[in-house]
Amino acid sequence: MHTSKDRHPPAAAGTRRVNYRYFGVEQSGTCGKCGARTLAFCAALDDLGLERLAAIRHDVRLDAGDELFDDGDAASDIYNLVSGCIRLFKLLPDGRRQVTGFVLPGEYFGMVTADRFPYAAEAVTESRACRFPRRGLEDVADRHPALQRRLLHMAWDEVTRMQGQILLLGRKTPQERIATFLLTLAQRYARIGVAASPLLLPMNRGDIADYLGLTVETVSRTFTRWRKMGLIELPRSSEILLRAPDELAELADAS
Amino acid sequence: MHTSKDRHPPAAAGTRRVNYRYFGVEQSGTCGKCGARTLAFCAALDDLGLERLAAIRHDVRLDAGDELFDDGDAASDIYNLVSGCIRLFKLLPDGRRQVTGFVLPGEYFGMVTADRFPYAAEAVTESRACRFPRRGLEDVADRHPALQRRLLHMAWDEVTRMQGQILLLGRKTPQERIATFLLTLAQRYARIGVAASPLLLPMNRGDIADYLGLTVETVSRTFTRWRKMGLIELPRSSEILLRAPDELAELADAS
DNA sequence: CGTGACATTGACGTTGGTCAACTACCGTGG
DNA sequence: CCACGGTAGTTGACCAACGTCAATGTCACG
Repeated sequence: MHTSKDRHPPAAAGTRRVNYRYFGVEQSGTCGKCGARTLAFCAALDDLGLERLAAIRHDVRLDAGDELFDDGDAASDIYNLVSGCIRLFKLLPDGRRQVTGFVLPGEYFGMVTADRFPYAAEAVTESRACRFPRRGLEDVADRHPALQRRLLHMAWDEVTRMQGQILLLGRKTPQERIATFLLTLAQRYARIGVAASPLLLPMNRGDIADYLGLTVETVSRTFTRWRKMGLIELPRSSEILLRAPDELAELADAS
Repeated sequence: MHTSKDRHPPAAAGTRRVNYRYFGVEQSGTCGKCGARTLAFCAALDDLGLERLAAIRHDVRLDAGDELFDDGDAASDIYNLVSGCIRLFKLLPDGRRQVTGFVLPGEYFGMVTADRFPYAAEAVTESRACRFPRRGLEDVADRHPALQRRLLHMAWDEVTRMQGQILLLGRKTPQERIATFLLTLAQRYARIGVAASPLLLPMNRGDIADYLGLTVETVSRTFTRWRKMGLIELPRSSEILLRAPDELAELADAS
């Protein structure tokens, strides 16, 4: 039952045709010139702290489809996304997949207290990230309360975001879920300075469906319906124009 | 559609008939004798830190059904549950409800960076909690890295727990959800030293349904089916005997 | 062009939600 | 002690929404 069985190619499948010129700013090896720095946790640090952080930092470059880590891998590192998009997901034994989140530039992921990751991470698009040994990062954090506090606040924000997702999955209709998804994505883009119209969908229909607890067919049909109603336009499958965001907002919260 | 419309009595409704002798240890006004201290975030503190924390701490006592705070209330405080059980939930405009979590002794809640709570909190049973002004708590945390780190780790654990719930809501069948719920509850009880057999259900069917994204009817029918299959016993509606935890575990992860 | 992955569309059926009745339980008051 | 009332829980009948299965369309790249 449900969906998403046998739908997971051996990773590193087809690169998606999306233009990511403006998707997360480039990083040039040094933290000083990193475009994500005003967003990421490193923003909390002074020069000394930044230096300490840079000393333990590793550069990670990923192509679309690349696996960062798998469910069950040793959780020794924490990642900070600089550009691109990462999907985090869990699998059930029979192959059903739940995407628990999409990571956008400036967000960190991989934070767990256990010694193994309880989920997997893959690049949705070409991406760049900083990798920090958890131990080392925590040492720096212990010496820089501002960083520690920043990490804490970002974790709290993540909890808040996930509560919204739990409401969505537990009680919203397919329409409401999809509308919420589009509007939330647009908001997140706005926060990181990415143009929100046309709205770029780095992830494919399968990712969206597995994120929203639906099937690709339901996502597809809903888009088609809205296109026919004039609420949206779909110049390409990875690009959406929100023609009537207000009506979508009503659908998202609906009575 | 869905469920849980008009199902929310004006709060402080009927007290639930559950024996909570063993449910969370009593606190006697001073942190030194608090039974939750080895579990809660205060465990990370030395005597000086504990003193500083005690200085800003307020005692909260709640009867079953009492509201702690509502969605939209000013989020000036953070709570640490000492005994009892709290439900956190969000409502949609038409009354659909999603319980985002049940708080057990030793866990903290109310952590948000925004200035308003994005969810409500009510006591499921008679409960006791510590209330700390967020500002004050963060000041203490800045001076005690061990506390700060502890708060961070507890937040990370919460994120991990919520990812499991997201998988449950997005991809598990009703059977799987309910089995997962029972087993997870038993595990959490074990952690805090509460007897797991018979398994006490402080919350009613409506709470369970709203937590699992189901209806009361589905929860009820599933219990009945399992009872007839000999997997569980229901001496009273708030008490469950897990006769075949292994089979339940299979149902929980199912193929 | 040809190929393969992704997306869309259609037909169909099952599952779990809806609605409604009934039962069990417990506390209260006569 | 029993009758009553109210709430929570259970059970049954019904049905529509969304998932399943399958075919077709589209697009990008070689």
